[in-house]
Amino acid sequence: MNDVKELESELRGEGVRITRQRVAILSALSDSKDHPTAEELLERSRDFDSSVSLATVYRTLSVLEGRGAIQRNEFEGGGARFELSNRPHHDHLIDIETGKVVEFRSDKIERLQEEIARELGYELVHHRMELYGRRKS
Amino acid sequence: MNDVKELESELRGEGVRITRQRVAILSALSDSKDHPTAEELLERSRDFDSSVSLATVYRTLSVLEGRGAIQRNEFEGGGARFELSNRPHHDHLIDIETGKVVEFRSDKIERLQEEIARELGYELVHHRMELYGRRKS
DNA sequence: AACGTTTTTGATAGTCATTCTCATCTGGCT
DNA sequence: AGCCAGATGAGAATGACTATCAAAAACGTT
Repeated sequence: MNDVKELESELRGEGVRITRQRVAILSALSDSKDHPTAEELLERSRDFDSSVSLATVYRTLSVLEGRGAIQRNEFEGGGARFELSNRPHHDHLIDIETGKVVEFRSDKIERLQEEIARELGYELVHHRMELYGRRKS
Repeated sequence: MNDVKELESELRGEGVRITRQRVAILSALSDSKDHPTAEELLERSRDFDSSVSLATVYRTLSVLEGRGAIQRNEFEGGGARFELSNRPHHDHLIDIETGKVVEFRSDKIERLQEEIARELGYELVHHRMELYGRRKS
């Protein structure tokens, strides 16, 4: 993936060391079109470098989150799920029957959130919004 | 508190046994104007019945949540926080510096959420929305 | 009020996701 | 090629929560 090379040099420029394991994890993230858990990323990273350990997956995810390179999602039930944040911001709708995650985006809601925070005397730093629904037949 | 008596009979009507411990936990919840954790509720419940254990707090909270009597909030960092759901629905803004929780309500956002779910082919069951902000000076 | 069934309880062990520890290894500057 | 701060793997530790189980307590029935 091209994403990976870009991310690598971006991170390297910020003084982050690029190790075999980190490349493997970035590659796994880049290849993922869903929202994998740490455990799933471990599996997928090992296709690129079989030496990757779970501890390193967690550590790398923390580094990446700190740099704003990925987004951590904590949906209801189960562990955190991750995705690269190189695509436009979006929120999630989770199918409560299958667990499927659908991405969506609403500028109206984004604007309303800013507005609400402002009215309450706060500067909005980030937000979390998840819809939980059941597929209509 | 009067809330407690009402909740008691409501729950009793649904076949839920009213024990000393459950009364203590309901009382603690009713007295709380903030969003206590299970641990905090244990402390506060013990003012009403010193025999309450942590296991019972968790069990009772599950029962109450199942009956729709309380709402469980999973804000970022730390454990779940609870509140009686006998007041109108609202969402939360969390001060990222102090942890203070501010409640707010936006009918516009509620409506937009319904609409988004519908457009995606889902029936909205519930949602989660938290704003994280910094107090404006 | 006492009985009997069924649920609840306290104490504690277990689970699960995540973080920490530490001896060893390695990326990237020189 | 050599150095060394930072990264790694393996596994122990943590923290929030859930399960287990024998003893205790609700509450409908007498």
